Amino acid sequence: MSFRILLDEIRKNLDVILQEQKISELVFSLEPAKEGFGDVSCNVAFLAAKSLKKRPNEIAQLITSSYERFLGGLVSKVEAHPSGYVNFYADNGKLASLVIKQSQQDDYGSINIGAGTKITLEHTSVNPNKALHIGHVRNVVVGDSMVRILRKAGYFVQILNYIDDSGLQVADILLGFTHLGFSQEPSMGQKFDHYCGDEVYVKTTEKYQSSPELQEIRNKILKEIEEGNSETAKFASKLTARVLSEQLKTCWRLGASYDCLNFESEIVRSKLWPQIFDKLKQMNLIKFESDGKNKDCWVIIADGEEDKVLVRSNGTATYIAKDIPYAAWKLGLVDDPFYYKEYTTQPNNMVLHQTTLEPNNSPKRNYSSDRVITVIDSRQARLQNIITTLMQKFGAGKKEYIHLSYESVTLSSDTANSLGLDTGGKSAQMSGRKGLYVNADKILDTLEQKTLDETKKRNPELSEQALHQIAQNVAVATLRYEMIKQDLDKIITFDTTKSLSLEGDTAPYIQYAYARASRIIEKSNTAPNLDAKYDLLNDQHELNLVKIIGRLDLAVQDAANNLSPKVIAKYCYSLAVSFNAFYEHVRVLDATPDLLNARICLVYAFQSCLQKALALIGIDTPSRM
RNA sequence: GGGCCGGUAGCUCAGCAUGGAUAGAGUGCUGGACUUCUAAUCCAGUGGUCAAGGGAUCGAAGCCCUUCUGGCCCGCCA
Repeated sequence: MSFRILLDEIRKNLDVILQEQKISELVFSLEPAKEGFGDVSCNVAFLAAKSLKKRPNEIAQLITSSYERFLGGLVSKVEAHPSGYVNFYADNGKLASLVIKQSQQDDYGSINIGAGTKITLEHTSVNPNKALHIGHVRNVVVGDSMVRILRKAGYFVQILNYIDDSGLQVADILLGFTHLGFSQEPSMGQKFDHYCGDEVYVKTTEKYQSSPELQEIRNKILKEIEEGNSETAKFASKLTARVLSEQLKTCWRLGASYDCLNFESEIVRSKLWPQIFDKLKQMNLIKFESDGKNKDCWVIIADGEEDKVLVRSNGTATYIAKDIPYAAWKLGLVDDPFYYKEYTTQPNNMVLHQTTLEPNNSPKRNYSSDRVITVIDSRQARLQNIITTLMQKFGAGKKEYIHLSYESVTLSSDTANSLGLDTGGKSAQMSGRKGLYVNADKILDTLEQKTLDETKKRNPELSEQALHQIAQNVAVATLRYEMIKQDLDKIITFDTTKSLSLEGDTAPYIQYAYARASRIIEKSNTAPNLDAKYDLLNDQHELNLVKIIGRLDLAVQDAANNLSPKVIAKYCYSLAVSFNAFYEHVRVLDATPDLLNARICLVYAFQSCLQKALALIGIDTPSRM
């Protein structure tokens, strides 16, 4: 919040000056300065150069001298840099006082750009026939982090998880159980989702090669699942429910949670589709082909894209006919056919609901909104584009359907090698079908063991339970951070050794800074007095730390506006870097009483800021590690 | 063939939306700092024709165009 107050003060005063100079229409930028150029930089002189026909530096000097009269607030000095920038220097004592006091408030870093706007966000949506692999983890972590960030930015976000329980992949494992004799019970200790994915699914799809006739059986199974009511359909729903409950354990372990589960089988049976089909016809958004390669099909008219078949010439609907009703339902464009019931209470104590078609007396719930965000792999961009365009027309432009796309996770050649695939030095796409993937639970287990050893070494006096708690925290944090620290459009090449490092730009590095701060506070044995002599904090490391703490809400705003969770990861990292530099160069506990108090206050501010920032990407802050 | 995305230090990536100051991190390598608030750390050094070319601009890693290159997508499968 606090850096923003500084920015606002400067902007207000600059506006006055620009008005006097008759150049008030300029849209200038005012940003936290690069190190060595004061605290806030303004580019207004560059922009004004043209209309005033003067060199940027001259204008900067003009502005600087007119600004003199405004000094004495949060700004103590203004400078015209030879380059043309106007650089502002904050009154460090005032800024520190402001930042440190505000950082102690619960809502520190909140910024109400959402103003309560409703958002429906879908993420995870893993087919319920296998366990989560590292690629799914990216989806979960991106989605969950985005939810936390958007909520911090003042949006009212509801989280959906779409369960494709009537797809081909479910038919595959069903066939494995019914026709290939796979036991319904995994071997001792094996999670059911791991069993279905690692053994039943892989081995069943393998069989299609040698016994192609199985595919016909699968198609029959698929049809029965979609129609419902048969023994096959009942078995399928029992099976998927069991896989789902195991998958959710992994998601919760990662720190994610949801508001409602949507089942594809229910969308299919809800009769939403005929309703929408009619509307689409009325609105002329689809057409019936009487000629050409799509003869006798209903197709979606997509601008600049190939037409997409929606209803086959035999009258059956394609898979998009499942996605469209769901998208329309999320946007509230159709009457809600569902009832709701509690699925379970999640580890964070939030109730998870699910849709049901069976009437009940539970209150109706509303998960739709005018803005829908769907987190899906970039490989589905084409399809998502078609749906986006369609929904825009369907919703008369008042609704927003956003595909939050992210690049896939591939395996490094070493990691692929360790799974038995020679890629000739190249990275490899994961494949559930081929069993070529890194399982999420297993990677967390590995990380947990690694961090447990590390923590034990450093804290031999801690109890086993405490050590495990810390190890769990750090393991989840490490994986989440790896999945989020780079931009969504960058492919993550996962390597079981390199990606699990605990040093450098990693979650443990950041968490470690927090633990160090905890020890200072623990050993100081004094409660901080927030009416401190903040003028005493004049070491460069102290000042840098204050300033970065003051920027949390700017990071939240950036991340929320750009749907970019990475922004928060970068912010957390630079916060930790700044604290570690402070820690190495400034002694807290040896300071004289007034300085000690001021520094302790700063350490407190750092902790509460980092804790709030890390929470936005689902990372905990153990006080020891 | 069409569409989408990437190409910045040996490697992995920030910076690009909104052009402006010395292009930054991590990692690697070299050297240094633990009787000190936890060395999962810090400090110093090393390392870059920002893929190439052109254009608009006083000014381009960033904007426009072209080319090269890597990945993904393009079924009456889901």
